[in-house]
This record gives sequence, C-alpha cells and structure tokens, in this order.
Amino acid sequence: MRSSRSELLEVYETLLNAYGEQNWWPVDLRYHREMGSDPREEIVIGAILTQNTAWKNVERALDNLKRAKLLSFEGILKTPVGKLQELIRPSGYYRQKAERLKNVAEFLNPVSSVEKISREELLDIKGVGRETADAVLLYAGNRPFFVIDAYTKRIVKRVFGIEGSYEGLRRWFEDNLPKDIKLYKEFHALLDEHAKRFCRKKPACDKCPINHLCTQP
DNA sequence: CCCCAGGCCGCGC
DNA sequence: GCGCGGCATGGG
Repeated sequence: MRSSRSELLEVYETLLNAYGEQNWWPVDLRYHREMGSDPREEIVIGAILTQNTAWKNVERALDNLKRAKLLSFEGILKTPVGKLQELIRPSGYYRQKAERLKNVAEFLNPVSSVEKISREELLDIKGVGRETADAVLLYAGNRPFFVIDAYTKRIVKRVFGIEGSYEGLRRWFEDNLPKDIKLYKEFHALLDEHAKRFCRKKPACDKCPINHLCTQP
C-alpha cells in the first residue's frame, strides 16, 4: 500500500495551493455576537442538518433558524418539534433531523462540553454517527479527529487505491498526518472542495491539480 | 424523467 | 462486522 506520509502531505499542499484556505467550519459570527450565543452551537446544528444533504439546502434551514432567533441549543430546546420541523424543512429529512437536533442540544448543553466529551459518548446520541461525531469534535471541539465522508472515500480510492471502513480510513489519515488541528480542518475542507470541482462521480482528470499524484489517470 | 447531495438508524445475516 | 431500505428537500 502506497501510504507514505510525504505523499499524503504532498496532496494536501497541492490542494491548498490550488484552492487556497477554506476556513471551515463556516459560521455567522455577526449573528452570534448580536445574539450573545456560542458559534460552536451553529457548527453542531449544521453538522446534523448537512447529513446526506447539499449545503445550499442547509443554509436555507440555518437562515430560517436565524430569522426566528433560534440558532442555538436553547432555541432548539424551547421550540416545539412541529415548529422546528417547519423551520428546518429545506434541509430534508426534517422529521428525523428535528429529533436529532433536540437530542444533541440536550446532551451537548452547555456546548463547552465538546472540549471533554468522549467520542463514544457522542456516538451514543441518537442521530450522531461517526462522521457527525468527528465533525463536532474537530470543528466545534478543536480536537484531533480526522473527518471521513463520501468525498474523502472517493478521492482516497482514486488517488491512493485504498478502500476501507470509516474507522480504517480515519486511522489511515491520522497515522499518516502530523497531529495538527488546523491541518485536519483544512485538509478535510479541501478534499470536499476537490471532490466538487474535479473528483466528481465522473472525474475531470484532465484539469485536476493532483492528477500527477493519482494512481487513476 | 433521472440522479445527486458534507449520513444515520434499524434490521437481517 | 457488512449490506440494505427508508428518510426528503431542492438543484442540475
């Protein structure tokens, strides 16, 4: 297996040069300043809403929550589930997601608990799977868990010829990268951007910035 | 009309 | 442990 640390870092550096810093996770700091709420709660809420859903639709749901001044754990908890469903409807799976928002808001309140909650405890919350847990730990908790998603799996399979389970791939990234929070955040964001721009289902290899590093021409 | 999007759960095996 | 159906909106 061609899994050298330097090759993975070279992919990272090349994507960073090609696309620039992504600065994930996107949050509306102005909103939270005005409301006196914690921006980390928007990250957790967004992580639930974006499950198998285009970010554009998530933004509509987040906008609805903002206009209702409910983009916070307290807002989620005090809103009747029917009303919550209505607000998040554009993000799809709105019945499931309304329940999941209630669950995470309850268990992660106060949001400062993400600094010390275990990954296993997060996974015990109904509606929080591995990717959501790692996204919360990394982007809201600033802790070194590499996030694997469908885009990441596709790129790793093509570039390195490696397939694996979620945990297998997460270990592979964490074993082959320096334990650097900023790097983890930026790399995951860059992989998603790359999957959207070039490494689509039908890849555009001819203009791909890392085609010289890829096993699949 | 089709397929897809920053997954997860519950089930059968 | 793995594979599958269900969940739902909005865009291409």
